[in-house]
Amino acid sequence: MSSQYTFTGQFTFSIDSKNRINIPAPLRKQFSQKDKKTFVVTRGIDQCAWIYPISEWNFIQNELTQLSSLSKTNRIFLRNHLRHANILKFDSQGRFVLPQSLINYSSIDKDVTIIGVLNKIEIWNPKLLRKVDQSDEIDDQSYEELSERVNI
Amino acid sequence: MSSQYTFTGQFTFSIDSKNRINIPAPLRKQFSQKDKKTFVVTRGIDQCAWIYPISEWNFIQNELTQLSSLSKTNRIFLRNHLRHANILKFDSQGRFVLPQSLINYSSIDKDVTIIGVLNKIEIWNPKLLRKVDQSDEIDDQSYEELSERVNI
DNA sequence: TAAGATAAGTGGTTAATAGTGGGTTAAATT
DNA sequence: AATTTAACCCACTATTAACCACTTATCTTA
Repeated sequence: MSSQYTFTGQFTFSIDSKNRINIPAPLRKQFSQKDKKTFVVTRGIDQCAWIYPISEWNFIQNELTQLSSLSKTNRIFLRNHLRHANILKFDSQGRFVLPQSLINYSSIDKDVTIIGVLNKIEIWNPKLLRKVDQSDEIDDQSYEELSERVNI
Repeated sequence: MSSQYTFTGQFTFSIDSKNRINIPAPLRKQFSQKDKKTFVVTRGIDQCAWIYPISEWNFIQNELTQLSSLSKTNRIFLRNHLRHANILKFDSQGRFVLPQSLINYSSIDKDVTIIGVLNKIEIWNPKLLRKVDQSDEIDDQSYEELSERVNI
């Protein structure tokens, strides 16, 4: 199933003394009526925070309900994915407060870089993003593999 | 069947001198009218306590009746799950008293970490959770297997 | 191109709620 | 009947969320 959201672009904002971050207007505007400014912030797989509009998250969550807690792997997986997920809304100015645990996890101190990645938004420490950008080059072989699955 | 409950997030509270624990407001708010602040606390499979809203518990109980007691595994499993189940309510401040047996089982002394895991809530000793978090890494093989069942 | 108007980003204050602690009464147990 | 235990109520404090205000940027229109 493909998403209704197609976030793109990069923005650098600051986080204020109350840990509030502004969602860039171009991204914010995409939020549909039914999602009512509601979204989930959680740990990204890399050292950043991920934001999913609530309807996107519900889709993911629905997949997760299939997993039985009798399996140990499932329990660990569920726990570690769900406990870092915070359901939030942005305020009338379009901001939200980033939970302390995620500030720590993604090493954010003053400035944040916000990037749109299709169905999710990523929150980065600008320095870290730059570092990852340099070290995580995709090699030719991987591009070859990708080309068989995605046609761009 | 998927649950109406989608608990997520992590909270660290303290347990008071009367063994009362506060259910975090974001989780508490989800309790439906018909469940009337009623839930079941029982032993988790890991070293923690599990909380199910009563309607969830009823559903699980129904599943359990499917298991024949001719199987030894089933007998042990049923016994250990059912005998530690306590039906409780939270008070007007949103707290409940955690039975002594579960305090012992999950080695809780002063602080507790409460996490939402979809249809249940887990109560942990923060230190233990941290330990489990580190030691129970999911290996690549398991991730591969998971990837065939869940698409996130 | 300049001026006005609108929107976007940032900062702070106030009001409401959540978490915590303790005390009092009712119930239960011995 | 006395002691313990559990339910209920009240109160304080800290945190959070809603509200208001200002500055900067962008867009529009004369």
